[in-house]
Amino acid sequence: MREVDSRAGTQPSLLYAVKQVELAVRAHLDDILKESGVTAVQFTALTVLRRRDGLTSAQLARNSFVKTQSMADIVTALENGGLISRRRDPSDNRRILISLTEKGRLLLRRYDQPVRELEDRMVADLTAKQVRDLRDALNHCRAALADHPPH
Amino acid sequence: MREVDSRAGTQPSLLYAVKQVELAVRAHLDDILKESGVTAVQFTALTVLRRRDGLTSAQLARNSFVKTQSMADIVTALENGGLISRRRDPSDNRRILISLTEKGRLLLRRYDQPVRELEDRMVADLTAKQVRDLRDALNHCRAALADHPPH
DNA sequence: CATATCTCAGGGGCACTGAGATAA
DNA sequence: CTTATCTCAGTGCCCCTGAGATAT
Repeated sequence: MREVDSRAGTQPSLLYAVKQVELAVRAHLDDILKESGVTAVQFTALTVLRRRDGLTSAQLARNSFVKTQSMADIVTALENGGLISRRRDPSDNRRILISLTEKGRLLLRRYDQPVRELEDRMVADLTAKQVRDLRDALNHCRAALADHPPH
Repeated sequence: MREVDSRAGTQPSLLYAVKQVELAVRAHLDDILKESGVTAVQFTALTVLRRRDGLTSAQLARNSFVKTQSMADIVTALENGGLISRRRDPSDNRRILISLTEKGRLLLRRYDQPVRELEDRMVADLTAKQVRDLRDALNHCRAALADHPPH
């Protein structure tokens, strides 16, 4: 009674495919960032801040589908490492705005090239159009899931 | 709070897009599996075993780009929950082959529908062809990264 | 009062490194 | 001897829940 599987021929789900690629990316990214002093998640937060300076920890959390308390850990680690700085929002005294420090920018710059090479390796088999379509599809997936958040 | 920012010259990387979608998926999956007794990662391992019965822990680990010690924790949890069973490989006494138990199969069956609905929601904006292309692209990405493993 | 942000406290999952036993 | 698998021990990150203080 072995290998008798009701799902013989069934495709692995798309959810699974996304997870697999992300796991592979994280493994490579951890390797690249090994001696950088930051983790893959922390690095990702820095790249978000490079594009959108002055975010709050809560905004970063929503952006990444995690709770604010979880993002607080990451932000604290980055601040302790001197990679970001925080200041009160003068127009809303609850909020603490986050910016990259020069040290944070330098770290990002140092790993720009290796990270880009990793991405190039990932899409080596794809045409430029396929890469564009992939990006568009992923963005649609993200938006669709954000529209119906869990809770 | 807008998600897209036109000011930075840099586009969010594909690596980032993958990560974002995976984070969104995991958040929804955690929600779906809340009262199931298994985590998203454990559930994913079960789906792999449904397609490929008799894998070892080490094979599962390589399949998921994690170390064997990391996968051992997950496998132990699944065994303690009675969702998988393990037996020595008669032809290689080092290996321990893993199979789903009836309880494991039942759990998978119970969450098939909600998980499929989540996937449908994720690709709601895409055409059937776009979904096929997305799956193909992701599979290529995974294969490309597996060809040059970190380490 | 209701909502939003931030913080503290505690816990669990899951990944890592390192080391060791056993078998092929 | 070298390699592969599995296990044990310890560690750290990240994400969670729950609760509370403060500001809007």
